[in-house]
Amino acid sequence: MPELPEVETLCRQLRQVIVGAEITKTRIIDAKLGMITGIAGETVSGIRRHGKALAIELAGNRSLVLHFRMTGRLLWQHNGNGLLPHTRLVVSFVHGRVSLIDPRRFATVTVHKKGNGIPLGRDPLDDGDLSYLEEMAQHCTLPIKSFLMDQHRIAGIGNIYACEILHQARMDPWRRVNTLSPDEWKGIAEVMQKILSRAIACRGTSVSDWRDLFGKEGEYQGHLLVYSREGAACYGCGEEVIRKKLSGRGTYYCPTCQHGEGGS
DNA sequence: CCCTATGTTCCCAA
DNA sequence: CTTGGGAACATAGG
Repeated sequence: MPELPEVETLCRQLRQVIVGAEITKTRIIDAKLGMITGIAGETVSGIRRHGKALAIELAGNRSLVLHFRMTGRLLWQHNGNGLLPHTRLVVSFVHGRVSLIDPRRFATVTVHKKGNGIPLGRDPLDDGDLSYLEEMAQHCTLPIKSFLMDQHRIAGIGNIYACEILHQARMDPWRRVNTLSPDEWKGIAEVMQKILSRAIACRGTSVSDWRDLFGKEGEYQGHLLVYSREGAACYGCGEEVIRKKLSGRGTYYCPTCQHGEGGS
């Protein structure tokens, strides 16, 4: 479920609530997550995000790294009553608790030593210069959509935002990345930063069951131009928005506005 | 029963 | 080695 804007939303909200607080207890409800030991008594020193991964950093040299996959989310509760359905993990503090809720049980939690990160591509919000994308693409023949969603190249873009970025950049999702001009890369980079930052300002996209840390829906679903709009009229040209599979993922686009020699 | 789902990983083929 | 396709993971909803 969560892509970069949704994870960034959780990151910012967790900072308001648990940084500086001591973890009193951790409770694994789904054994599939594995054991988490020696965390109780630690103080949260910071919250960081890279791509779609969220790290709760501890005052020692360790961090709890969460990956939400398809349906994982976090919920902050002041009171510690019963568990909501699909709760897989609870991290308790004196003043409240954070629950990992995940119907499909694909989410992962791992304890990392400092400096032992998961190898990922650069995060598109780390700096303003995305020229590395064009360089990486020179000897690559992947379709642009697969390229943008490859977490080892750029970390954080998933299916919703890939569709939206390519639509606003007027780019055919099947276009091979080694055929893009410098101007086209410039357009992609600008649109990517614009869409991701606006989606963060909207606290993410609640097209299905995404909620922020406090249970509220995001608002970016009101700004989607193609995702989930199969059969509807393109806002740009009035033609029909199409959905086709690309690498197994539903790909929404306007064939009229998004041209190229990709053969969509 | 069918299909779909905001993600990642693994296996296999070309 | 690269890439692409499909299945798998587990569950809910249309």
